[in-house]
This record gives sequence, structure tokens and C-alpha cells, in this order.
Amino acid sequence: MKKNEPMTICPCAITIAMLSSKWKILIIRELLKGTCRYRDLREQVFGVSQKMLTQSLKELEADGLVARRVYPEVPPRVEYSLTDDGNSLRPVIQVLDAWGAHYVVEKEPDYVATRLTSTRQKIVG
Amino acid sequence: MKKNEPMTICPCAITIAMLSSKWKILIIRELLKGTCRYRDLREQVFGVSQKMLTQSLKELEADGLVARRVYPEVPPRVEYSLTDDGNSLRPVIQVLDAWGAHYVVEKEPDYVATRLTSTRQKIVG
DNA sequence: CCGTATTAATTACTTTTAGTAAGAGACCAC
DNA sequence: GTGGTCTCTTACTAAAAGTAATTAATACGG
Repeated sequence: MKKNEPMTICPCAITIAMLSSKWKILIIRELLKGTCRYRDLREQVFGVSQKMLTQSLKELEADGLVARRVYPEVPPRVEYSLTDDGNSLRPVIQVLDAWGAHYVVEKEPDYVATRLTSTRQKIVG
Repeated sequence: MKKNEPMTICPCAITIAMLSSKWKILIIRELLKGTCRYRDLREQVFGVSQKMLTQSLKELEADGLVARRVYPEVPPRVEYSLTDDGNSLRPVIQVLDAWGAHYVVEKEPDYVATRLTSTRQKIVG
């Protein structure tokens, strides 16, 4: 926790910073399937609140991973899609997915479910 | 946000649940290099507090990713290492690492540093 | 002896982040 | 006008993370 030290940036940490918060990864995972409206994401990304969805999308846009397109209609229509940088996360998401699937098989779904619903977040969908 | 719905577990979400919190990933990244004492981790995982390190290690142990071995000495010696399941995360960490490195090259280090030190966490090391 | 150093935690407290729920604006169909 | 749709905001609460001080046990220097 020392300050004013020479630091080198750890690439792994960058990825974590960009994706931090479970929601971002799940949002990108959904967007990998194709362009989505805000409403679709809210339905598909199980458990995300409107606030966190908006906030996550804003940050992802700022990081250049997600593109936002507003259609001047009423009711409003906003479409989200992945940029090239966003799409470059496909193999990352795939590996996360594969490891999770492997872990379930190893440990039995019930065991994993216990862990998911313990002190920590209940991520499902 | 509906309740009492039939749910299927998303493998990607499982991975996120197991690794959630930047510290766990950075801790595992360090342990991939070999067995470590608590003290080593505190030095190598830049910025982690004793509390978060202890807490993260406890959860990782509970999830079967990390093994903890205590030597009855004074001052105490506790060694941490990865289990087989923990080691199976190597490709995951590698992909995170690779993507982060690619992102830096794409965006220029200064730009990335800005993002890392904005509203969100300052992960370096 | 007595104070100091060491290691792996823990505890109390503060700050930050996430979650919940309600509302706002803009227009159209009825 | 009343209700409905859609994308956000805002105000508030709960949970998680960060900070800093403290502990237990003992060896070691002087």
C-alpha cells in the first residue's frame, strides 16, 4: 500500500478493470450474440437492475468496447452493439464459459449452486 | 428481478463468482508461479490489504482452488498453493493477460492508465 | 529480564460500490 | 385525459472493500 512507487501496469489487471463487475461480462456475453436494445439486455442479463445496466453500458462505451446508437423515436429506441475491441473479447468470454462449465462437471451442480448462493452473489441466467 | 423462476446456471457466471474481486485473479496469477507464503503474496500482489488477502484466500480455499498449509512455528508460517482445480485456471489467466496486453497496445498505455485511475480501481503491479 | 521484531490474522471504523424502488419525460392509442 | 411503452435518473439502503490499529506467540539482542 506504499505510495509514489514506480509501477508497471499488469495486463491481467487491465482486463479486470475493464470487465470488473459481473454485469459487464454478462452484458458483453449477450452482445456477442448481436445488437441488442436496452430492454432486451434487461431481460436477457438475468438479475441486472436498470441502474447497473445503464451504468455498465456507459462505462463499456467509455472504454470503447460497446457502441450506443440512439434512434430519435418515441418511445425511445437505443441499440447497443460491440465495437471491434468489444468483439475481441469473444475468446476471453469463451474461456470463462468453458472453465465454469468444467468446474460444474467437476463439482456437481448442487455443490456449485451452494457456492453461488452463499455469502456471495447469486448469478444465474 | 423476478423471483421463483426456473433458472439454469450460466457457466460464465460461475467463473465470475469464483474469481470475483480483482484480488482473487491476481492472487491466483501469483500462485501459478508456485507455492507462496502469506507474506510473499502481500508483497507480490500489489495493493492488496491484509484483510482482503486473508478473506480472498479463505474463499479460494473454500472453493477448492487453493490449498493452505500451516507450519506450527513461531512466528507462524502458512504456505498457499494451487490445487489441481486452481491450476486449471492457468489458461483463463493467460487469456485475461493476453487481452489486457493487446488492449494496451491498441489504446496506448497513457490512455489505459487514465481509465485505470478514474472512478474505478487502480490496479497495477 | 525487557523491549523489539516477526508473521498471519482479526477488529473497528470509513468509504465506496451495488441493489431497490419509485419517478420522469415524451408521445401514441384509445 | 388515462394508460402504456421505453430509457434513464434519483433517492435511499445494504453490502463490500479499504484503512489502520491490535493480537498471540516466541526468539533474539543487549
